[in-house]
Amino acid sequence: MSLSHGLYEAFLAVARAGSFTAAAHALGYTQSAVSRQVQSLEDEMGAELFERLPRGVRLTEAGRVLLPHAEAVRDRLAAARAELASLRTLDGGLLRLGAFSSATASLVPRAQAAFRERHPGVVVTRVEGPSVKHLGLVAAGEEDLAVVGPTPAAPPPPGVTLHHLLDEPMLVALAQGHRHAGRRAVRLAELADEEWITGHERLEDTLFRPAVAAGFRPRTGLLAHDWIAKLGAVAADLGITLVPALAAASVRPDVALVTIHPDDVPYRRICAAAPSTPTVAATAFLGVLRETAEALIPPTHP
Amino acid sequence: MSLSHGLYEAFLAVARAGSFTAAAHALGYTQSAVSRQVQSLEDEMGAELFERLPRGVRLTEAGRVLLPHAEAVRDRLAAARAELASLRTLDGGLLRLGAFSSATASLVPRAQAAFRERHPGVVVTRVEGPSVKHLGLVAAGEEDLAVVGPTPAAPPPPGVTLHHLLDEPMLVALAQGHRHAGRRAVRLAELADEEWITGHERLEDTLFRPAVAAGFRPRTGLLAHDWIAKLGAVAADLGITLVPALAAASVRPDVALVTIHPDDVPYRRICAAAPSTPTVAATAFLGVLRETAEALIPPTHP
DNA sequence: TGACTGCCATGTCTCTCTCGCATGGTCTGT
DNA sequence: ACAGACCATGCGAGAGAGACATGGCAGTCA
Repeated sequence: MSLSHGLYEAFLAVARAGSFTAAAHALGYTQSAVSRQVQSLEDEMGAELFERLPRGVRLTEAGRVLLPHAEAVRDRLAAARAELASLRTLDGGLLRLGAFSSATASLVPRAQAAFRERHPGVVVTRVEGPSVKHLGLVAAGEEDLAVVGPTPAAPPPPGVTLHHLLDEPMLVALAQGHRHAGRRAVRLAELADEEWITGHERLEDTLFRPAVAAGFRPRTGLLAHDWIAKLGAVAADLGITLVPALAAASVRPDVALVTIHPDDVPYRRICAAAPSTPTVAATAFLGVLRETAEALIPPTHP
Repeated sequence: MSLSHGLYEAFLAVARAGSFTAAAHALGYTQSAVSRQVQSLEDEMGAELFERLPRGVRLTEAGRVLLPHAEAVRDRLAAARAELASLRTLDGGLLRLGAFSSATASLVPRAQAAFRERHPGVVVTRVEGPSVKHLGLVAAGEEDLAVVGPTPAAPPPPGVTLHHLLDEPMLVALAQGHRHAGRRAVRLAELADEEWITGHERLEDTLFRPAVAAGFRPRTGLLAHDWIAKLGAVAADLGITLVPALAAASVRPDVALVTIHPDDVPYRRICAAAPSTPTVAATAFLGVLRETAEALIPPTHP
């Protein structure tokens, strides 16, 4: 049951050439080698594949039956080779991408567009979800790359390495008529009396986590889970809320955004999570992500 | 480029088991053997197929790409094996059958029906034509079996063996009102004054060949190439003609048939022409042909 | 923290398999 | 009858595949 693939190669060559000698010449083998290979295949199949004639050979019925199968196998193997090669050269393949929701507002779509421009053959699938989930998926090999924000579990899971992309400033969203609207920057202390709209009951789970750790205790009455609801409340001047810079582009026009000082609410560190041995496509996409991130928010480390 | 097929077997087993060790156990190999096989395939493909983890292995993207191809190849080879096996057991396959035209009146269709009854999986294709042509086709391997009558070229071509099926009596076709109609047998001498309808200009090319060689010189005015025309003329009492017994069943009812003495127009020797190394299906069909021939015209050798 | 366990890689040996060379047999065409 | 073409086969050298044993690495449990 060794059944080397060369047997089929020899079979096809002989079927094509109509003679062992000619096939051997075409394959760069000796006639005796081809004769033995065909014999091996015949033993393996339990049937004579060629009728030996004084002038060359001719396919038997078994040979005629086997021929299309052998051709199909040869073609399929060639297709597999070609597909693997196109994988190496980024002419094809699949990139399974993950990202947390506010990264999909501008960063990931832009990177995706740039990547598609350069490597149109690679299919990119994107899944949204919380960063922790993506870290797990990358570790499990079910995602090739993920854009993640900071997670409570500081060290990434084994087999996953984080590549820093950008430090995202935080903005404060205010109603257009708000007294701070129109300012370029604001300190958190100036907003201590505002009504804050948060995403979770526990402030530690929100973007406030660093500020809370520093002793900031805002008035939090309103709870809204999605951006639409949050910004709707802001527009109605029911309160104010934090907005990550990456989501700024998708904010409704009747809401004003004001930069908040990084000492009060620090930059959010956005990373790409890749397996320790990333895919060729993942590496390429990581490069595009870096460029896009730099174009969006230039690194202005204080 | 040896690329034994076992490589794919190992690859599939590992992909299925998720571990080299488990796959080796399933295949009855050692872990080291599977490790080397996978490595060979990876070298061959120029890509890592598995990601080595502390707990087993996991498919890389290249592995995921290769997997369906490998499965397809395995299935295709299995299909080829199955088809070849079914060929041996007459559960499938193709029988290319040839026959001269008057054999297709009753002998060949009956045999075909009996064969289909026993081996419904075998597809039988039938081609009509003159016997000499079929001998050539069988010799060329383009037909698996042929039913032929006597041919001018006495010895069959090399690689073709003739198997005697039956000796076919010759009949005389007469108009219903003919003076000889209704008789059981007739001698050629009694028909010397009749107008004979022949198929060819040269009498030597017709069923008369033996009689002509014996000195018989009939009046031949009418020439008709096909049976419809011949028997039409006979029915109109324009003349009489010879009809081989195998075609008797398909003669129109307003024509009478009378046996002619074998000393005058000898039995026509009907044979099956098979290659020296016939197909399983051809051998089986030959047996059915023998039975059918015996049932149609029992061998009454004088 | 240290021993243990499970898993894969690899060095080495052996045995089989394969290929090339040369020869022999068979059929064809001159 | 002889030369030519073609396939089968005996023989020897070389490569390849598998088994065995070992080593390295990571996770697990006491």
